[in-house]
This record gives sequence, structure tokens and C-alpha cells, in this order.
Amino acid sequence: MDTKERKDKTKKETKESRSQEFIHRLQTMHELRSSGTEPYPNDFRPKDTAKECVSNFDSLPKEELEARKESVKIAGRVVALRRFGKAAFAHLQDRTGKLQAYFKRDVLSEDEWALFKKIDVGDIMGISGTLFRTKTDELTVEAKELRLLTKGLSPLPEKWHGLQNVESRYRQRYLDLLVNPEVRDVFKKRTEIIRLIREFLNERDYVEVETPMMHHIPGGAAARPFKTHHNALGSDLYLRIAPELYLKRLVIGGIERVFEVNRNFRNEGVSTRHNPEFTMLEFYEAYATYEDLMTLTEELVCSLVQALHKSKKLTYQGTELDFTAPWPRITVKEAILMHNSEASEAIFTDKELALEYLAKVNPSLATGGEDLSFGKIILEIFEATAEDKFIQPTFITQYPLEVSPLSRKNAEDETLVDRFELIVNGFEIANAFSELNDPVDQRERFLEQTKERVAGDEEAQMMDEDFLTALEYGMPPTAGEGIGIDRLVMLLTDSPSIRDVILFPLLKQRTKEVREDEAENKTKEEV
RNA sequence: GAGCCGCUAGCUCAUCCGGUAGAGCAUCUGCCUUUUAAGCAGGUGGUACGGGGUUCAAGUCCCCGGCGGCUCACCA
Repeated sequence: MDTKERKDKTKKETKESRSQEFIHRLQTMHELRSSGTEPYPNDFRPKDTAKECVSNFDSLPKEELEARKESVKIAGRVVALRRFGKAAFAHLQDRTGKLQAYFKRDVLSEDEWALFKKIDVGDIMGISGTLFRTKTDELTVEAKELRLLTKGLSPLPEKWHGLQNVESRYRQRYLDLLVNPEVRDVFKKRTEIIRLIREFLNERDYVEVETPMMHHIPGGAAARPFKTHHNALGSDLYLRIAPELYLKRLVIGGIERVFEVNRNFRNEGVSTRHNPEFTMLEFYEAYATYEDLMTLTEELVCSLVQALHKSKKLTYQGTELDFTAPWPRITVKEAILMHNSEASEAIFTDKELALEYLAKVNPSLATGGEDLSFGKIILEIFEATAEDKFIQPTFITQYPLEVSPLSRKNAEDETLVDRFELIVNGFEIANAFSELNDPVDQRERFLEQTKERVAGDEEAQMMDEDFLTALEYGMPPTAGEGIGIDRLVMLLTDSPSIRDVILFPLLKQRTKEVREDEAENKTKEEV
């Protein structure tokens, strides 16, 4: 078979044209198999990891290490390969890190040397050998035996620059993880943060639960939901926008301290701070108030900052953030007055004046603003003028009643609720309140929401009779909180975009893929 | 949804006023038994995101579309 015939054969095997390197590797794979070397075996069991080798033996002096003839057996991906004719160095990367391997023609059998000559960067190998130190003092395993464990057909991105193309990094995250160590590090930290949060709550007697992702009535937050359909039940369902109403049912059921770390889905735009599916921690504690949760939040977040940065301070995108507690507690009203020197205090008592002021600070809401509730107007003024001014961790408290349909009314001022948000670097990290446990009041709040919904507010909440039924059995006085895990991880890992802390952020399907999928689906339908 | 920027070899990037599409790494051939962005010599590899237009000539200019990034808007 000449080269051209081989290329044609390869094109038939793979549905599109491939790079010369892919074709060459595919040929190598076929050659190995036909000469009796399985390119995808599964009988190799490594006994050691790169990290174990380093931590156990890297401290030994060269002579002592080599006298011990320490045998190791490791497996990993070839991420670098330097050949010298009759010898070669490679770096193998496993889940724990990298280890250099040395291959010498004298040491290996003829078959193994022949196999080694067919190894490419990106292949996965298994090696048995002894540890030694090179001239440059690097701990290295000298291969006595080697196996090809997986032949890689597609070449890895370049060793020096890694994978830079942002779109490729998100779409092919496996490559990003493989070649960009700092990306691996961010996701390790994400896992660690979630582990620490679980530990923190478990220590305080909280019980972790899982509640439904598919809701008949999407509730617990102001957001537009994704809609789906259950065929057998013949009913439309919504992906949850928050677990809140289910977690409260559990508090009613006697799980007095409960939490869930899981996904929420909100049908809204994407940005550096928003992904349609995102991870939220929600927790509820009976016999606590929102003030207790402020203290708890300080403890939780401080412990995370301390654990990851060995300090109470960290730098986020060039800004130093100091998490030393206590953090300022500022009411929405105070926050607005702080950052609007020209605003009169009358805007908090006169809806017309407030609306006038809002039109000034956010002209996009000038039309249709009359439909907004007083509370919504105040909140809009806060968001337009004050929210992003709070860089250091700050609790914003005392939110308007109308924008908090699940929160307990403030005892002194019934137009406000006992609620706070934690703002860091201008964005919301946490939202918490003393929960409304008066079922009659809750019903009225839902009715109020229903009216707003009819008036056109797609985010207003729906009446949830099943939840009201639960509340009517009695929920202990409870405080609850939600913490956006992705945003917290952004802060703790100095990541500029939420997409840098979500393994597979939502991206549009590419046109070519859409066409192929449509073609495939059509074929299936015809069959 | 709007504005700006980007999309060129497997990867990272050049191509200045429109004039034969280039480099480094990877790959291929040869040499090389302690290298680590190994080295030396030689070669292959391109539908320049897709489509249309202007032009003797388009990666480059214009229009339509796709995907991505950033900013804004939306969005707790």
C-alpha cells in the first residue's frame, strides 16, 4: 500500500480529513496491533505515583539512592520526549504530577526498544524500573520494562505555550487540564473548597441532602426557569431555580440543620459572572436568625480564605481583599445614602421621588418604571449606584419587603425584612434571611407575587400551595442562606471569569455540529 | 440583545498600502547513550471560520452569516 492509498483508507475510517500527524499515528497503531502489540491493553497495574516517588526518595543523596536500587512501577501520559538515538528522556504525568523517565537501548529488550521508538508525546505508558539521579540531579526512573497502555492518535497542544485559544480551552477542557497546570490547580482548589464547606457544616451538625432538580412550580428565587417535559406523566416540568422551598419542607420535617450543595438553573444570559447552570450552597438552621448567619458566614468564609491563602487577605485581580472579621453591616438605605450624596432621604418615603431618582441613575428603567413596586425601585437604586462600590466584604441588610417574598418582616419596620447579602468585590456572594414561617403572611406574599406576575414580571414567584400546606404544619423559626459557590471559587482562586471555575461552561453548539446532529437525528427518525 | 476585538498548519503566532501564505514547536528522514523549550541537517503539512461581492489580483477591502472573548444591557 503506498502513502496515497493509506491516506485514502484513513479518510474512510475517520469521517473527515485529518492532519498528517493523526494519519501517521493511526498507521502506527495499526502496525503495532498487527505485529502483536495491543495498543489499548488494560492489564497494567501501577504500584507507585509520581508524587510518591518524589516524596519518598527525592531527599536521598545520589549515592544512597542508587545503592538502594529502588524499584518503582508507574503509569502516565508522555508529556515530553527527548530522544538521542540510543537513549531518551521522557516525562510521564499521572494524577499526582510528573516524573522523568530514562530509556536506554542497552537496558531494554529489542522488542521494547522497538516499541519505544514508536512512542509519541501524548501516549500513555507503563514503566517498571529503578530510581536514580541525573547529572542535573533530577529524580528519574530508569526503565527496565515498558508497556504502551494507550496510543494517542491526536497530537497534544504545544508544550511551551499550552492551549491558549479560549474557546478550545472550554470546549476541550480535557486538553486544558492536561497541558495547563494552573487550570488543574484551580479545579483542585474548587473541590477542596467544597470539601471544606461540607466539613464546616458537618461539624456544626448540619445534614446534607439532595432535593429535586425537576419542579412542577419553580420557586425560591426570582428568575426565569428552563422548561422541560415528562413524557409518561404528560406534564411540563421546570429545572429548579433554587432548592429553598424543599429545604424548608425538610426543616418542617424535623431536619433542623440542613444543607445542599448542588446545581441551580436560571434561564438568563451568560457573562463573566453568570452561567445558566451554577452551583449553590443553601443551608437552613432552626432557632437561628439572619444575624446569627452573618457571624456564621464570617467564620465559614474566613476559614476558607485562611485554608487556601494561609492569611485573612487575598488578592483578586489586583485588588487586595481583607476578610478579617467582623465585616461592616450596612443597611440598604445607608448604602444608598453613602454613595448618592445628592439623593434626599425622602426617596425612602415617597415613591414618586424614588422613581424620579431611579430614572436619573438608571435611564433604561425610566419607561415602565411606574409598574415597579416601591421596594423594587429602592433595590434598583441600590444596584445601580451602590452595590458595586463595596469591594471589601460587606453585609448589606434590611431589604425591602416587596423584593423578599420569603423573608421574615423586620419587627421595627414592616416595610423591611430581616435579610442580608454579602457583597465582595462588588458582587453578591451570599443571600440570607430569617425565614418567613407565618403561613398566612406567606400566602399573602405569594398572592402579591402572583399579581406582579400577571402585571408582566416574569420573575415573580408562583403560588405554591404544596409549600403552604407544609408551612401550615409549622416551621420552627429558621434562618437560611445561599452562597454562590462559583463566585466564591472565583475570588479564592483569582479567576476573572466564572467560566474559569466551571469545568464545562455552557457554550453555543457550533453550526457544523448542529448540522451533523440534525442529520443523525433525521436518520434515526427514518429508521 | 448592542458595541468593540478575534478566528491563518496539530499547537502558539507572523503576513505593514490588496501582489507567489510564513516562523517556532510537533510530525517525517538522517546523525546523536544524562537531556529537560536537548541539539544539528534536510523535508512534508494550508478550503486563512462559512458564503457572497469589488478587483487584473482578496487572508487582507465591502456585505451576510457562524463561533468565541471583552464591555454594556438583561440577570440576585
